[in-house]
This record gives sequence, structure tokens and C-alpha cells, in this order.
Amino acid sequence: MTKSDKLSRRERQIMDILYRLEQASVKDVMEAMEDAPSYSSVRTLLGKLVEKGHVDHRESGPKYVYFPLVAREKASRSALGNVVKTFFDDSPYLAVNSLLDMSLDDLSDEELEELKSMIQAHRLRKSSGEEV
Amino acid sequence: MTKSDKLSRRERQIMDILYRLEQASVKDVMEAMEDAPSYSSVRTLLGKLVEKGHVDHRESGPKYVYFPLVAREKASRSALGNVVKTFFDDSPYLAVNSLLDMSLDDLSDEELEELKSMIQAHRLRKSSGEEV
DNA sequence: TGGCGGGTGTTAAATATTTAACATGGTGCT
DNA sequence: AGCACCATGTTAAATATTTAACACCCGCCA
Repeated sequence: MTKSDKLSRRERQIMDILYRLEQASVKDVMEAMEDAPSYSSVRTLLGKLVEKGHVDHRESGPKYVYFPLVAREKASRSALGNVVKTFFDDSPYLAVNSLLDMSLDDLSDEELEELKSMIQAHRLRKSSGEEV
Repeated sequence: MTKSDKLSRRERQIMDILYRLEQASVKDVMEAMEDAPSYSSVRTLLGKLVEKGHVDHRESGPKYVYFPLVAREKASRSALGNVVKTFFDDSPYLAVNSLLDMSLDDLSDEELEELKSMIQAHRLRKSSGEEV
């Protein structure tokens, strides 16, 4: 029963913070919360996440530092997949389209170029006989 | 206090289903859940979402059909934004990159082409004097 | 050394979520 | 009409989440 533990709202919130910060002390987590409860509460939540196997901690000087056990990379794919499924009829195209639409202005020329060649490279690879 | 109501796990789950299906009866929602509770429970949850202002319902023949009050489009942007913030250091580029990386194989030639020209069009627009 | 500050471990209470039971109303069918 | 079916309205119990209190430990330093 390592998997499929449903996370509560607070637990999910803390997981997100840990992914965002990569790792964090109790205090760090608390400070990252808009609507933080008491120090004690955050500590309990973190403890529960450790119990459930989502998080681990190591000592860092006098205190603990917590971090997610599932790699950010993997978790991010899962999160993106969920969004695609929930809001874009399972179509990655629609998702990329929307994401581009809402952020094109924030991308640098280099980034735009990079994305384009990423697509281009794939098209070439595909057309050059690499069938399924 | 129409805004900023924190959703519980079940509430979040149901909202996602409503966004996925666009609209749904109690039964529809229940059937869309892996781990559905009783009909009665789902009904209560939906009622709460209505109370909180996240969902509305209309009569459809003999029964109710529920649907989200915030447009899918808007909700999707918000969801994407959260993922970008949580897992991609707030960098849309990294997010698009990852999304493309995990889904390139599923995109048709037309879609690839479309994305490329979307980027291209933006580059042109940008370089033709539309400075910030 | 004695007491403070800052951390953890544990346990228990308050609150919210989640579930289900029971009652009601309409519709269609025999 | 009477009954089964399917839906909703309401209310209450079971369970989980969330919060906080209290006890302890360690390093520091006046």
C-alpha cells in the first residue's frame, strides 16, 4: 500500500510546496503558505506525508529538511497528464496550444527557436522511416 | 466570499470530473469515479459545491445536470499556471518543452505543423516593431 | 549552571469531510 | 389505484483532517 494514498487538501498543498522548493524545513513550508496554520500543525502534516511514503527527511544541522520521494520530473509529467485529461479532452495538442497561447509573450527568441527546432527535429526523425 | 473556497479532496475530484464531462448527472459523476462512494454521498458533495458557488445545476428531464460555473477555458489556464509554477520554476518554456517531449509521438503532422506556425507567427509579429 | 530559543515526539481535542439513512415526490405501468 | 423506480431534500452518524498542547532534548551563553 505504498501507492494510491489519497492526499488531503493540506497534504496536497504541502507536496506542491516541497516540489516548488525542492526541499524545505518546517519553517520554510510554513512561510510558503498563504494561509499557514501553526508550526505544530505543519509539522504533523509533514510527519503524515513521511508515514505515507510521499516524503522523506534528513537532518540538516539542528533541524530536518523534507523532500518529496517521487522525482519532480516524474511528478510533473503526472500533473501535466492530469491537466491534459481534465481540461483538454486528453489532447496534448490542445494543451500545448493553450499553454503557448497564454505564454508566448513571455518566451525569449531563443526559447521560441528551441521549441520550433524541437518540433522540426521530431518531424524529420519521424519521416525518415522510423515507423511504429 | 464567493472566491477562495478551499476544496476538499472529494470536491476537487468531482470538479475535475465535471470539467472533463462538461456536465453530468449524479449518476454520471459516480460512474466517472474510480472509487465512488454511495449515490447519496455524491449527491451531498455536489450540493456542497453548488452552495459554495462552484457549480450550478439545471433540470434535465426528470433529473439534475450539474456543471462548473467557471468556464473550462479559464479553469484550464489556472490549472496550467499552477503546474508551471509548481514544477517548472514558473517557466512556461520548460513546461511546453516537457509537454512536447512527453507527447510528440502522439501528435499528427498537421498538429506539429500548426504548432510550428503558431510560434513562427508570433516571432514575426514580435519582430515587426511591436515592442513592449 | 540555569534558563532561553529553537528544534522534535507524542497525544488529544476541535473541526471538516465523507458517508449513509430516512422521508418525500413524480412517472409510468399493470 | 397501487406499486416499483428513480430522482431529490434533509438530517445525522462515522471517519478523516486539521489544529494545537504538552513534554522533552540540545546548544548556547550570561
